[in-house]
Amino acid sequence: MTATRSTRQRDVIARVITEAPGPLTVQEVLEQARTDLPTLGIATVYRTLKLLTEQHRIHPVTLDGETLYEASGRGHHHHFSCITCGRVFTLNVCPVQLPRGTVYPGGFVVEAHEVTLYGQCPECAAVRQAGTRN
Amino acid sequence: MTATRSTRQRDVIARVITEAPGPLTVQEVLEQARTDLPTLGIATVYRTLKLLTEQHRIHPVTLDGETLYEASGRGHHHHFSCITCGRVFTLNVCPVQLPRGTVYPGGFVVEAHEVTLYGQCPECAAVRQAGTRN
DNA sequence: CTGAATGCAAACCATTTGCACTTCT
DNA sequence: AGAAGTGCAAATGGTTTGCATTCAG
Repeated sequence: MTATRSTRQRDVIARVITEAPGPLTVQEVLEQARTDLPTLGIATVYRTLKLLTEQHRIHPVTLDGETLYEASGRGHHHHFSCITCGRVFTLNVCPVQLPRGTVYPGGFVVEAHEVTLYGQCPECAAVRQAGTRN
Repeated sequence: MTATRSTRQRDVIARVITEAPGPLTVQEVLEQARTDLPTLGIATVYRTLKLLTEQHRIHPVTLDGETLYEASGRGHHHHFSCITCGRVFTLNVCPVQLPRGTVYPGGFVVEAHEVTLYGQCPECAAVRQAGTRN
């Protein structure tokens, strides 16, 4: 009875997010999608992000107050935020050893965890390196 | 030349945050501070939060899109967000073994990390337990 | 065809800012 | 006294919603 149609804007938005190497901001999604659909409206982007999220095809990632979106199904991973250039990367490593169900002092039952690493991304680390001294 | 005065509203706001067991939302700070200062305006809360942050006496914590504030100087710790009641707790344990300077594959130089654990807080875990079966 | 989806503009809402009044020092 | 701080209301800016039009099935 319901519906949910396949449209050019939804396809483009989903593709942009799927092909991105890391999570994107709403603006980045809009800009990149407009490469293919110049008339795309921001409202459609928001509505589609909500739709895709409900369908579990993407999911939001909050980083320093910014809400980014990334495709689901990429397995367990975390994010690296460069404190110099501000870009966010996806890291397929997990520095946490926490079996689901671990109970922490006080009785906190852990079911999931999220880790964000901060530091210099490869590029910024290289620049800093180049600037020798210090 | 400059100034930065000590005022009743600043003292109350700082105390509310300092005495809180975990990070608070702007609204929680406002509500709790109004217990002592009924006429306190929300604008003053925002201005004071910014001021205290610049003075490094408190700092923002972003959790699921919400910005909370907590007192600084509590040492290395992380947060636990109850997926049932939504409350945020402070945990003085660190499940991560990451010396500053650790370099991850690809050349990511880690300088800091943030961990958020999700699950059942003691209270909610107890309720769930009480509901036996399942 | 016919309802779902889109784009635009208006509406919302959390946060910020302008300004006259109040309060520190 | 005089500058800094406060409260209120207006201004912002990101996100959501109403509605007429367009489009998928």
